[in-house]
Amino acid sequence: MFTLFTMSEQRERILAAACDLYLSGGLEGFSMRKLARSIGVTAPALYRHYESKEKLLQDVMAQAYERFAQYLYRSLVGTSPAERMKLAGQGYLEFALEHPKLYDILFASPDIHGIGEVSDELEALGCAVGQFWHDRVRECMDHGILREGDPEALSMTMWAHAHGLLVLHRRGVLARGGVVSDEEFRRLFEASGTRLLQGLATPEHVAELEAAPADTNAGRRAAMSAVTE
Amino acid sequence: MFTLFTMSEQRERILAAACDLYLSGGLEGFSMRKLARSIGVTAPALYRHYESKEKLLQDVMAQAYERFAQYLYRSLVGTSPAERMKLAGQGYLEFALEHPKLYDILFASPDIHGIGEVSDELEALGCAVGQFWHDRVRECMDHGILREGDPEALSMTMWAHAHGLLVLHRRGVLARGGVVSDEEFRRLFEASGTRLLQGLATPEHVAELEAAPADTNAGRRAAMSAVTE
DNA sequence: TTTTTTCACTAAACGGCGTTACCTTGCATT
DNA sequence: AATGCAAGGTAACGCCGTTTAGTGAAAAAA
Repeated sequence: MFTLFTMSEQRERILAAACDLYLSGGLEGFSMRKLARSIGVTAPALYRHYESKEKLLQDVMAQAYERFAQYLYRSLVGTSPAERMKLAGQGYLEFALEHPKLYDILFASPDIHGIGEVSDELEALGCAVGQFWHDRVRECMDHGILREGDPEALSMTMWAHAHGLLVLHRRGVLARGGVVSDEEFRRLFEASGTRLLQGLATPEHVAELEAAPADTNAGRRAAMSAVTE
Repeated sequence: MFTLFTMSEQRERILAAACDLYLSGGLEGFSMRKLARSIGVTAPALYRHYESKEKLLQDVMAQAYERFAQYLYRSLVGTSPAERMKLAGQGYLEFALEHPKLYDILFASPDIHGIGEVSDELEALGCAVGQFWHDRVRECMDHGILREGDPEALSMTMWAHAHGLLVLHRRGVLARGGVVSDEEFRRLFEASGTRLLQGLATPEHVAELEAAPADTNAGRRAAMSAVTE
């Protein structure tokens, strides 16, 4: 009649199903009852393993952070600070475009997605992303690619710029008239990044930026993907 | 932007109460039943005047845009393109800090706040904000304050940067350890804006930026507030 | 082996939600 | 006075998150 699972097994199954459900239906289509149905139990059974819908969604967010981090860490295969920085930016963009729902939940305002307060664990994960940018920036400074300054402040500026672009893109505010395709947005994202770097990079590197065409991205992306395999 | 039909008085009362309810309780605490109670009718009565909760929230968003636009338009009292740009940035920041709930709803991802698709009217309001930045940027280019380039692309870069900073602030990601107060964030916002402008402004104006201390902001804000009164 | 305890689960229910169907009321027009 | 219509109320439907109380299998204790 019943299939019983150990505590931890079932908790994992619930979380996995919750991620699937969120990805397929968004926050709108997410309910404890649907989730329970999808794994063949009744809704109250979920509460043996998860205190509330909120805690469950927090774990979905944490899962999203993990995937996000993977995209970022791939950039560490770059062989120079400048390349690692560039790959990190591309990884950031790729994650946001390939997993828009995951990206959304990571940055949604707490008031809006039902998660009242961001838990300490989640805040720490957010800070880890900040630290990652911080590291990329610092090593670029150390190698004379970025001008000297507070790496933390600078990485914040760059992160804000990247995130803001993505929000404007998803919000449909870019392109006064029609829609911006993801491919157009990729170009736009890189162009805006270059523009930003013009004020942050050292003069020598700015010259290098201006000389570089939007060249071997395909090859670089292939190299990054190979790492994950 | 324009309302084709004159709204019935009751429709206006509903919208006003909806704004109050959203401001006091956020999206979480917003329900048609509470809203109805707050104006002394039953929930189904609301549907005589509003087709759905979604349409109602869209009107709340439009209202938020109107307030947002006020904050931006105040900057037009500035007597030079550079001052108008600076005041616009300050107005943007002030709106977001003084009305965080309104700011949230303007940029929340559609998937998340129950409003399935952004209506044409709302998208137009968003584009109007974009146009406002576009105008500020173009006149700064015309006056040799910003380097020549595509004003639209540049204004997008600046808007994205501003919005991204605000998200990171509200998300609690800034400041590895503790909390960043609004006052600290104001300084941080301006500093990051200056950093961004270093790559966008003409060399002469960059020198001016670097020379300028974070001076008479209080006086300038007072001048802006006086306009609205 | 028998009894007790544990525990993942179910069924039923509570209060709330958005929304619809149907009915009442009062006012304006004919 | 009769009619039509707009605005409101009541009751209900099918969701929702969550709680309470019971059920039965397995594990632990006797």
